[in-house]
Amino acid sequence: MCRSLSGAGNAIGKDFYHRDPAMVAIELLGQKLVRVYKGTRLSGIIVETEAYYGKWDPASRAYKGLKGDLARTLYGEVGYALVYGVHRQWLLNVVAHPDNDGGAVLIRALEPCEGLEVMTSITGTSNIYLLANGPGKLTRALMVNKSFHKKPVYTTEHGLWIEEGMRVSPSEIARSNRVGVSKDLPQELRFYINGNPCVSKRRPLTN
DNA sequence: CGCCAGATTGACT
DNA sequence: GTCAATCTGGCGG
Repeated sequence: MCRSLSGAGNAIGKDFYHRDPAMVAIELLGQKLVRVYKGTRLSGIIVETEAYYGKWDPASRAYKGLKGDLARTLYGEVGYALVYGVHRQWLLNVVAHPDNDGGAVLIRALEPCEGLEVMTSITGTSNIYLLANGPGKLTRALMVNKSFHKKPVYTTEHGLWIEEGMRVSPSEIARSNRVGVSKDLPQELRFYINGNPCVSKRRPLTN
């Protein structure tokens, strides 16, 4: 489960995020999110993502205008972390879009990989299936907070990055509508690894 | 500066 | 299924 491909240890380059967010969301599945916390590698395989677009997406923070830091960040540098607080949780996104639009990919769930003991002590849960199976839960498990906002994840220098993880074949990828969004688009923009036990369980009505 | 909706979670009826 | 907890950004006053 925690097998790494050759080339692991290096962050995925910036150009990876310079594309349609939905495409980035799909290809992020199977990659590894790494956080160095007090000298220890905490990591997990990304098993669930969602794509958000720019001002034409009613669920986007950039909907109707680019006022505010979040909206501007969505249209800013790709490969930057976008950390957003909701309901007392931190949500981790990575800015991803082509040249002429804004967008980001929300990391919704991880399969814990390295640093299980530390993550267990942080969260109080030793059940790896419950450790990071939700957008607010993974940020807690990896100690990700607002301090990572607008920090690039294509270098290892800030202690949070995404590197090559494991291969996921297209047949393992399933999709649905986004979760928890009041105004969704007709298209299905949530992607997950079908059958993986670490995919978030609760809200999704469509599966 | 106060108000409120929101990309959530976990505990309880 | 329902609900409260209690945080941040955006907006109106």
